[in-house]
Amino acid sequence: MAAVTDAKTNVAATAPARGRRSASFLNPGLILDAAMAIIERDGPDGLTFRRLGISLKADHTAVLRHFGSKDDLLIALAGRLMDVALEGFAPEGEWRETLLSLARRVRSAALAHPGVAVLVSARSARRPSVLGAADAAIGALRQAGLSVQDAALYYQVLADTAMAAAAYEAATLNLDSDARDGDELAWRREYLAAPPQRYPHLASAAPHLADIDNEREFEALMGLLLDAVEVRAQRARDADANGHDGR
Amino acid sequence: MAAVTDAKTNVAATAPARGRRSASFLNPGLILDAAMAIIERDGPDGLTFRRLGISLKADHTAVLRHFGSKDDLLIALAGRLMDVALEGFAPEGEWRETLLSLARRVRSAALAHPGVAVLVSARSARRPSVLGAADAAIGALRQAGLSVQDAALYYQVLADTAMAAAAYEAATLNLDSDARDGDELAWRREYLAAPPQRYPHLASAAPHLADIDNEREFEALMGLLLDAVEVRAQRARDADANGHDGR
DNA sequence: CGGCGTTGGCTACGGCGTTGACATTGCTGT
DNA sequence: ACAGCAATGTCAACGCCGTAGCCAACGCCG
Repeated sequence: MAAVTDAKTNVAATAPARGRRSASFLNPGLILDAAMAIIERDGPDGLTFRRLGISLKADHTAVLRHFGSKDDLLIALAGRLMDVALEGFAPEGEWRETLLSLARRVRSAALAHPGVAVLVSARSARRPSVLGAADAAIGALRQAGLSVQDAALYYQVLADTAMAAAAYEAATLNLDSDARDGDELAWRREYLAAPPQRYPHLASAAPHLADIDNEREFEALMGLLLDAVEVRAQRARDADANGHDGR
Repeated sequence: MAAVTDAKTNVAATAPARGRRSASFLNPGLILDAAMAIIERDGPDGLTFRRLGISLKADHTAVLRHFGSKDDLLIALAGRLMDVALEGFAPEGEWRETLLSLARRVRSAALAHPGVAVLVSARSARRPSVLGAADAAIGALRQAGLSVQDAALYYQVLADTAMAAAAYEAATLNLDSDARDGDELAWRREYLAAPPQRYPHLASAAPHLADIDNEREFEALMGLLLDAVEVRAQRARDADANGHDGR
C-alpha cells in the first residue's frame, strides 16, 4: 500500500530509514541504566527487549548488538549491582566492622534494587570490586586470629550467606509489590491463629514473631555468625599461645 | 489435505474429539507430578503449560481448569516441595539435632528438586507440615534455654537462613546444568589467578577456597549459627540462675 | 429424562527472545 | 582519495509463551 511506502520514504527524508543513526548512540552503560530504571518501575518481569527499545528510542533488536542475549544482559546487571554495593568500600579498623559493613552493603544494594537482585542472585559477578572485597574480608578474618584454612571457609560462608539472605529478602519484597495475594502478611496471621493445644510453642511465640522486621532479622543473623566466628578465633589464638603447635 | 480431516474423524471414531475424555482424568496431584518431572528433566524454564499438556496427553489449556494461572501452579509446587522436605519429620531428643535435622531436610529437598526450589523460593507455603516444623523448632530453642522472645527471633533467623541458603545453592546448581558458561568454576580459577601483591589475603587463601564443597559450607554455616545460639542460651540460663530476674 | 455445572478441546491474541537480511556509517590501509 | 570492511541500527519473521473465549461432551441431580 502507498501508506506504508509513504511512511518509509517520509522517515527516509528526515533521517536515515535504515542503518545506524549516528556513531554508536547506544552503548552498554546507557542500556544498563535504562534496564535498571525499567526494573524499578515495572518489576523484574517488566524487563523485556521491546520495552528497553522503547525506552531507548531504538529498535529492540539493537540491544542485541551490545548484549548477545538476555542472559548476557542479566549478567552485566549483576556486575553493576555488585559495583553499586561495593562502591567506596574500604576496610575498617576492626575486623568485625569490616565484615558487618560488607554484609550491610550487599543487603542495601539488594533492597535498593530488589528486582535486579532477584534476577541475578547466585550469578557471582567476576569483577575487580568483588576481588577487593573478598581480600578485605579474608584479611579481617585473619586479623581476628583464624588460620588461613578457617578464614577461607568462613569467608565463603559469610559471603554466600549475606548474598543468599539479601536475595531472599529481595524476593519477598518483589512478591509484596506485584502479587499482593498476602503471601507474607497472611502468613504471620496464620501463625497467630495456630491452635495452641496442637502447636503450643508456636502459639506462645507467635506474638513475638509478628514484630520481627527484616532488618532486625538480618542483624541478628550477622550477629550470630560473627559471634561464633569470634569464639573460634579466640580458641585458635589460645591454642596458638599454648606451645606453637595447636592442641 | 485429507489427512487433517482424516485425523480428526479418526479420533472422533475411537474417542470423543471434543469434550472431556472421561470423568476428570486430570487432577491436581497428577498435574503436579508431571510438572515436577518436567522441571527435573528440562530445568525450571522447561515448565510450560504446553509441555505439561503434552506430558499429560491433554490440551495445554486444560490445566488451567485446575490451576487458575501459572502462579497458582508454582505456589502449589512450593507446597509440595515443603511436604516432601518435612515428610516423616519428628523432633529428636536433643534440641540441636532437631534444628540440624530440619535444616538438612530443607536443603536436601531443594537439592533434590533444584528447579522447583528456585522457582518457589521465598514463596512461604502455608501448610500444616510447616506449622509442625515451626512448633518443633521453637520448642527446641526453648529447650535450649532461650526466652520466648529470643526463641521467636532465632527461629525466624534459622528458618529463613536455611531456606535462603538452600535456594541459593539450588540456583547455582541450575546454572551449572543449563548455562555451563563456567559461572562457578571459572570463578574459583579467577581467585587462584588473583595478583598476590594486590590481593595478598585472597591469594594466600585461594587454594583453600578451591576445596570447599557445598555440603561442607552448609554444615559450617549451621554449625556457626547453632554454636552462637548455644552460647546465648547458656548466658540466658546463667542469668536466670542468678536470682530470678535476668541481669 | 432434561437441564446444568464441570471439565476438556480448539482457536486466537498479544507479547516474548532471537535470527537473518539489509542499510548506513565511520574507520582502515594504501 | 577511496575501496573495503567491521560495527551498528532497522525491519520482518519465526516459534514459543500465557491466557481468554467459546464450544462440546460427560456426569449428576431433580
